[in-house]
Amino acid sequence: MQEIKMSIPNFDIRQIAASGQCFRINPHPEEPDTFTVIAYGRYLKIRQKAGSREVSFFCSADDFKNLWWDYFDIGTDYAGIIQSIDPEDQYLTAAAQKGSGIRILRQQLWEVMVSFIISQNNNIPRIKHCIELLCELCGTSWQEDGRTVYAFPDAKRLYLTDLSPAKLGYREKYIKTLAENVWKGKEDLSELIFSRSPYSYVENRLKSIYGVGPKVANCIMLFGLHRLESFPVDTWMHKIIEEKYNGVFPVERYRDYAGVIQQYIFNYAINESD
DNA sequence: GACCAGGTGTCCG
DNA sequence: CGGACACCTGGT
Repeated sequence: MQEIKMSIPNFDIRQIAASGQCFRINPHPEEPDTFTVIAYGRYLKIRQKAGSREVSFFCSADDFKNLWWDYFDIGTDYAGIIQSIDPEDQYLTAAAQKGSGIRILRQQLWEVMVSFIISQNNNIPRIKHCIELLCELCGTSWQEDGRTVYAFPDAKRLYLTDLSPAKLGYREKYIKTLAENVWKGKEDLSELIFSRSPYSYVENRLKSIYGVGPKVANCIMLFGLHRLESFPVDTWMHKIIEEKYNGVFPVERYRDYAGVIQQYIFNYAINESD
């Protein structure tokens, strides 16, 4: 455990935590400017003063190199993406300005699938609450900073545990079915991770899962498979496309990274709504 | 009590 | 294929 401090462009942990793509990055209960991250069964403390480029990672050098560097997508050039935005598009320009510290995290596919199935017809505070309840119910626990922390539970745990205390509502049966199929090998996630299959093939595979429709499938592709061309359209996006783009968004202009653009717009809508 | 929240399954034409 | 409608739960 050590402090690894570095300057990173287009990186703002507050924006990332509030962007709606992840549900388990939270302010540290005691330390200011500090957030906790739990992912891939690991815990990270990360510190960044508001508006600063200097970021401190509290972890081993190995974890930083092998896990967190990739997790936060530090190798991708977000400045280039922002520069490519149509300067005539005032709304998107403003959205990208406000969200210029957002990165599309490389989260664990399994966690993303479960989290975004829970997200349907739900609100973000309750989504986060449900996920924490799941982790406390049956996630592996260990001690960090004198507190108990919980990993995201794997398919076996979710299948074998009574999930009713997590208050998932009608989504519970979707999670149960998926957990059972993954645990019993009927649903092979590694095939999705390593495949370079065409976009529509992967999308159809995901949509064949009980409880996964077009919107959740696109979120899984963007946040769980890092398919940056994925462009999820939810109620927020739909409303903005209607109001600001006359019902048609120029996705093809940004086709290789439309998901990043989507995230700027979505983040702007939920956090800076005017 | 009605309505809403990062939608989807089901049914029906 | 497209449009209604119900749906757990917790908050306003």
